[in-house]
Amino acid sequence: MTSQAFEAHDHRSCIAEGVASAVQICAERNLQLTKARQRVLEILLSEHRAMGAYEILEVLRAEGLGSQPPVAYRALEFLTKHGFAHRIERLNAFIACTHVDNAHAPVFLICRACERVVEAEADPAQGEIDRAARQAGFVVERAVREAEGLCPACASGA
Amino acid sequence: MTSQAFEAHDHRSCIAEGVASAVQICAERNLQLTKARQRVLEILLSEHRAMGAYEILEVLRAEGLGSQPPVAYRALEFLTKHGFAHRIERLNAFIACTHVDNAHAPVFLICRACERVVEAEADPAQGEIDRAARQAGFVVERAVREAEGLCPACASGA
DNA sequence: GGCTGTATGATATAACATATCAACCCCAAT
DNA sequence: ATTGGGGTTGATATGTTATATCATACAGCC
Ligand SMILES: [Zn+2]
Ligand SMILES: [Zn+2]
Ligand SMILES: [Zn+2]
Ligand SMILES: [Zn+2]
Repeated sequence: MTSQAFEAHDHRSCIAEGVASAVQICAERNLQLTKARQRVLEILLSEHRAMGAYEILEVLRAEGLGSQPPVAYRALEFLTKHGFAHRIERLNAFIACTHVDNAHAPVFLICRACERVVEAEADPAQGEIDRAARQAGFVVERAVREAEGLCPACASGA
Repeated sequence: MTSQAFEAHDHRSCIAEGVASAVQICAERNLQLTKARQRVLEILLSEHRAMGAYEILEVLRAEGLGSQPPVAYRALEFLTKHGFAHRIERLNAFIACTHVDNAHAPVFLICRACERVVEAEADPAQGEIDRAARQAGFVVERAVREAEGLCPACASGA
């Protein structure tokens, strides 16, 4: 699972590994990966694209796992709180994390044409956000790093 | 108008200069800074904090400048499109630009305690977002750089 | 049994944003 | 002076995202 999901890859292993790693981490940390939570993670893992809470909710509803907004939002809160998913602020939507183990300073690259979203890793210490914060004496608790544009394939007209 | 609005300053000049500079630029570029547009800019300039469209709309409504959501959103679209205001994605809200003339790669520092928002300038070429994009062959059209945390005053318990 | 903490269910509402069509106004070309 | 286009505004409706609140279920513990 590299950061380059813009490229072709064995996507079934993305899902399998993502779920397996969440199962293991939850066991280690005594977190309850309940049915709905796991299913939402699978739904997110199924596409390299950000999904809205209501889009996820539709799937849950079809499967009898819940039909009201809080069902989706609660699962998403759990997943984002524990690092299994991220919120994409630009899209008001969510995506599965593809760097579950590592320390996290993700940069999201959002293709406006094919909607794919890739999570890359940044070194925050070398970043423009931390630099600006340091200079202002600002204590960063959370940073949003998102770029919208065209992925290599869409940019080249492929 | 430095980037350090976390510090005390003559705030009346923030408003006066912000409006004056917008008036001038609109004249130069043949943009129509209509009554509603200018008033929304003034409203945004009146606080170093991001305001939601509906919060702005309340003010417009009280002043008889319009009462329906599109009124606020249209003015905000004009202001953001031409660089007089920015959208803060993290907050789904808007703030007046404090660097109107310069080239723009703003970093926003959002204090979760006092709600103040400061716009700092980044050098995108030295940034983590551009670096990640270059590495992935991604063409950036728009970047979101926002940090949430505590401003110097709130961090020190002042 | 009763207590506690966590997770779910269920209802309602808040908050944010856009689509659409009609009306108006300015200005310029015929 | 009329006509037509572009940009702006008015007005209504609707779509989308998110949270508040209260009730219920269930498991682990004493
Ligand atoms: Zn994949
Ligand atoms: Zn991640
Ligand atoms: Zn000021
Ligand atoms: Zn503060």
